[in-house]
Amino acid sequence: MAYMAEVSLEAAIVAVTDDTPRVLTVDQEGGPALPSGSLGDRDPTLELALRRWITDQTGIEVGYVEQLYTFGDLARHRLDSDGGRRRIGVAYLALIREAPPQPGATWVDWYRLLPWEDHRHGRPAVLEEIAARLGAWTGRDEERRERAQISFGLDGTPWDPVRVLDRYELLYGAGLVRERALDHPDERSGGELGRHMAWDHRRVAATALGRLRGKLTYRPVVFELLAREFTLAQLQGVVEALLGTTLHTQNFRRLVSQQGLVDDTGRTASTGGRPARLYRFRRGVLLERAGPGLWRR
Amino acid sequence: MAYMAEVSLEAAIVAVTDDTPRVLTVDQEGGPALPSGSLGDRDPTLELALRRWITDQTGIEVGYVEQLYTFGDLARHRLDSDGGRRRIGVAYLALIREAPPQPGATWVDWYRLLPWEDHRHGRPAVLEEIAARLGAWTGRDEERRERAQISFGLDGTPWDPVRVLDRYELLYGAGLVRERALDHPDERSGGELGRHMAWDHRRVAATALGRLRGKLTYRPVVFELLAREFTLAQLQGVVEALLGTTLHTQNFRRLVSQQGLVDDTGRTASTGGRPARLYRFRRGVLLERAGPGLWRR
DNA sequence: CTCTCTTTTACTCAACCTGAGCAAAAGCGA
DNA sequence: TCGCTTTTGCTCAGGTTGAGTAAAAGAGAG
Repeated sequence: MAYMAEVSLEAAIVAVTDDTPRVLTVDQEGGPALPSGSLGDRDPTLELALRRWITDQTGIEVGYVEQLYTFGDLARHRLDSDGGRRRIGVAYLALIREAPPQPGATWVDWYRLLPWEDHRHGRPAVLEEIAARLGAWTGRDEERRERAQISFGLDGTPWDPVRVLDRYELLYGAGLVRERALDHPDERSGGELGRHMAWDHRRVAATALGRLRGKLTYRPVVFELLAREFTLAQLQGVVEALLGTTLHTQNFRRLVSQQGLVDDTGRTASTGGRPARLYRFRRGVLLERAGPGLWRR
Repeated sequence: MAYMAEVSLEAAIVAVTDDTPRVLTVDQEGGPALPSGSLGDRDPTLELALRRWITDQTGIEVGYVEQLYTFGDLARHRLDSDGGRRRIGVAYLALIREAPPQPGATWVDWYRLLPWEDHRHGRPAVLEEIAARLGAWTGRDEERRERAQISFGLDGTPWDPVRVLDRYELLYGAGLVRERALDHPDERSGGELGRHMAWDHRRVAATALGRLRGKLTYRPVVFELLAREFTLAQLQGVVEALLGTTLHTQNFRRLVSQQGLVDDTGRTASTGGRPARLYRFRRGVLLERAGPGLWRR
């Protein structure tokens, strides 16, 4: 009845600087990996264990932390060294305000990993290639066609920023994206889409992005990524960076002020145009509102 | 670096019959428990492992399955027998259409576990007691007061069906609800709210209910709980049962038909009044829509 | 010192969605 | 045939959303 397994905690540690969302990675054979650590016998909770080793390893004190998913697929998680045993990974999303340089670790642009997700400057060019290669995989399979259409917003179907995982899974299923260096040895067939990572870590990164985008609609989490004081343009910039789309500025600020998410500090910052007011997050809302999000699907 | 732990898979298996949502429990010292099983070395994925042991143990083939959360608090999960080691539980929500009688297991009304959650017949009476006892715990702590107010919809604040876990955590923090038989030995102070369960399983049940209620807003999961053919009233009944609130009938059916969630079978069922059309779930929508939910917050 | 550029901010308006209610339709049993 | 119940269709006011026009406020060029 009792089943023992190797359990590790993996973290997608995210920061947004210069309107670029970045994930912390460490080098590993098989490609860049998410930092991971293990539970200690004395850690009272999983989350505290996570915070502990993140601080130990990087010196970073993470702010917001959220459990994402627990992975344990044999195919993706088997320890090659140890034929039978399974590795179980509890994945977390962690948000921090700045991306301090890390010796031995690299901040990777999230959209280097998932280049088809950034639509801030129009539909990215990769999507043409993806559509074509997916078309080949689809054939005359009606269900595949529909899945591709919905996930990637083909043929006039709207693009849904939240469906990150759908898209990743589809690409993986179609063999357009690889996990671990070992998959798809016949790589010549078209070049790699985005940068792969070790293990199934790119999938974890995709899960994290989707979750974060979704959360943005109903919880004020962006503030965990911003400095204490910020202009509305900065706020919008971070939201757009995560969402991978642009928002209508006037409506965005209407939303923010209606929701009462921020307090005016009275001060201003100069920005090259009309100086912008500086705001501060109103802590109160954390408790108050059911769902003060910053965009609607 | 490698940390071995005992990993188990726990399931909140849910069915709705006669507009009553029920959870399958097994008897255990410490109270009723959610059924749980363990991974096998050969199970390709965690979800398949879950399905396997559910079928082995109960004969049930579950339909919809969703991972909820991974629990591993030392305080709540320590194996008393084995001082140090930690038990890690990966909890799942599983939906099935009927609640077949189970030898050695019991279907418990979800609202026996969480009686304050059912508002279909007006605000339940327990809430008076809860408000009073929470008031005592609150004292003049402003933050506690606000948390209680928001979570339980006190003083005119609206009741949010989704905040199940908030409410449970608050009650737990205030000592009004117990986990495991051991907690709160001075139980005379006011009687127990709802029925407790073994381990932290009532918390898992609360997590499951909250997640399910939330999911209802943006994914057509109810159909996993309904017979293949149903009337709109039955559909509404199940949604209301899960939500613990009543809905405006005319608007509910407007929503359902606008979303194109169902197909008319042409047949009708007699119901004591005007006969109702029988509908069937339109499989297509599973792929199509970004978010066809059945209520809005 | 004035003009132009950029960014921030204020306001407007049509289209749509939501919550609530009125009322008719269709069987059933007295 | 009448009254009861449930199902179904429709309306309407109020609010929200998406999109646009335009003014305000500094910075820098000339």
